[in-house]
Amino acid sequence: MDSKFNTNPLITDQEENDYTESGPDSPHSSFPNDMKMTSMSSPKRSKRAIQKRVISVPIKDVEGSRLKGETIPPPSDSWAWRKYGQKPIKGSPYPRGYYRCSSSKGCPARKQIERSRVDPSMLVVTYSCEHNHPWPPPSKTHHHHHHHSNASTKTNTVKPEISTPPQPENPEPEPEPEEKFTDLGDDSLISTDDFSWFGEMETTSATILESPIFADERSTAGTEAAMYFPMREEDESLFADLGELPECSAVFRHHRGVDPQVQIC
DNA sequence: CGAATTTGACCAGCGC
DNA sequence: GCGCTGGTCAAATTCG
Repeated sequence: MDSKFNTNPLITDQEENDYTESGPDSPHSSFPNDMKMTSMSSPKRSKRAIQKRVISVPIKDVEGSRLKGETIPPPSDSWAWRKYGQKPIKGSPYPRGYYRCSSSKGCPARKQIERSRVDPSMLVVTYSCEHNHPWPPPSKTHHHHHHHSNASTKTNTVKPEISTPPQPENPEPEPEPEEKFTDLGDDSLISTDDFSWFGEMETTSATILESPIFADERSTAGTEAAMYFPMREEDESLFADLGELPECSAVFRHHRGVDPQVQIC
């Protein structure tokens, strides 16, 4: 199916100085003082900016729900993600799955997937990555998914709503991330700046919401719902801008002079 | 056998 | 000062 190019996922780039994020409690990446990770053990890097992108994807688009019924596989973005944790979020009947980029060993990219609070049929995927980090080429998909038995063997009571390996199927013909063009836009007119990889992901219909989740739970629901509506229109508006070249985003990977060979996150 | 996944526990930051 | 939530890691288990 060519529904991949049908729609272009809207992306809202959010640059955070630190991990600070808008939310009821501000999710900060807490690292064990043990230093297990020699990476960013520092309390907070003032230089590194964390980009956060929140995308809402109708589960409908995500095949698998019909098979698993409960387990919803995250949208396939050509990258490999390894689930490293899951926790229930207060105010949400559904847990949040934490995925880490397994395409590369040093990939700081993270992915959070949770079901929409107001629309259980909506998957909220949050991508987080540093501002200047080389992204590994889209994993060729090492998972050969073949529709396994839908029988929920383990499932019984509290089964994870979201827990499934990245979609192995690559609906898209692979945009060829390694081969970047000489230079389309030097300054990039779009936010594809560093998040060009986002363009790679071809979600049938994805709605990008701002991170602001607010503090009030019930209030959140109302606000969120409200955002969906207005956002819808905005999406179209934006589409008009770059909607003409949906795949363009994927091709827009321009090297800011950092690493022409690797993509920059 | 290897890899990926799962669950629990710990830690950190913020709020009150 | 304590409690809460969110986030991550570690280990164990399971699947392929």
